[in-house]
Amino acid sequence: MKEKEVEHLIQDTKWCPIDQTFRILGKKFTIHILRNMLLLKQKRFNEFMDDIEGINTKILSIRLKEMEENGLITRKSFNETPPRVEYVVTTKGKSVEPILEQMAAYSIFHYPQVVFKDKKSRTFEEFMGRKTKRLK
Amino acid sequence: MKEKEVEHLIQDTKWCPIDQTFRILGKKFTIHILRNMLLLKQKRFNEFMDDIEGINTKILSIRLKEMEENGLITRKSFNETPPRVEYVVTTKGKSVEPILEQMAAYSIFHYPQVVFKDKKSRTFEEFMGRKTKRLK
DNA sequence: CGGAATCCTGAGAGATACTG
DNA sequence: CAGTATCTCTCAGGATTCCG
Repeated sequence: MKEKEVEHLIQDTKWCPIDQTFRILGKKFTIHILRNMLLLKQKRFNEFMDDIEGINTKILSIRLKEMEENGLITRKSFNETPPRVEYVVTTKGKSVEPILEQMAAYSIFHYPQVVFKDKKSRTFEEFMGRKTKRLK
Repeated sequence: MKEKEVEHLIQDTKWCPIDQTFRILGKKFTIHILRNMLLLKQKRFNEFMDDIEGINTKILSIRLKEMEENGLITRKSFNETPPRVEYVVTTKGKSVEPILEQMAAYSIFHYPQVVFKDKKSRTFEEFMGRKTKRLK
């Protein structure tokens, strides 16, 4: 890509692809919800409530709605008693996984003292036995 | 990696590598500053001020300080008049680039209507003529 | 030029209580 | 179970001014 194009993409905030992704994923707890759906296969409101530290029903409810509006997830409501609702990740939501993996790889390598009890730095590949996924 | 290990890594927020990366990079404008340093080779306070839409001196100042504390950048002050200060990306800071590229790839593919005038979806590889960088 | 110091505001976080 | 509905309240962030 020519330099001019890079500059165009970056300098105008509303066109910048990095900025756009940050608008979609940058709010508190959004990536945590996605992480739990993608990596722990969780689907339900109270599963998120139980496993995402510090979240509350209001914020979770708001985030799930935003994520639905942004096409990251869909909401499936079953007519049962007690009521059951499941959140399913869309293709667009699944595509976030490479970003999450790069984020994980980053801390695994650069912040081992936070992530590991033995405080030893590793690569993602060393730790997971495979390379990170990435978008083409 | 065994499932148990994944669960351990994720469920305890303070040990989760994704969460840790979010703590380092998740605040507003941090990735924009890094983006401008890495991709536009910018180094100076007023360059960031000019090219990051919506930022102000207070927030920029705070973010630069946080980024220095987190080891993403170093601050070089020259004894000159007029005073000159340059911010240089560290190795740890440069390692953020794969995350930024995945974020860019995501919007280039999934939000072309926001990113491109012709609104046509592309892969990062199609657009940039190379694959995304990634952490091992 | 590269900030620091103030003051000010509102969005959003958090707690609690309640409901279909 | 899966949420609303309020209410409070903090603090991130905006505007402005000043300083070495």
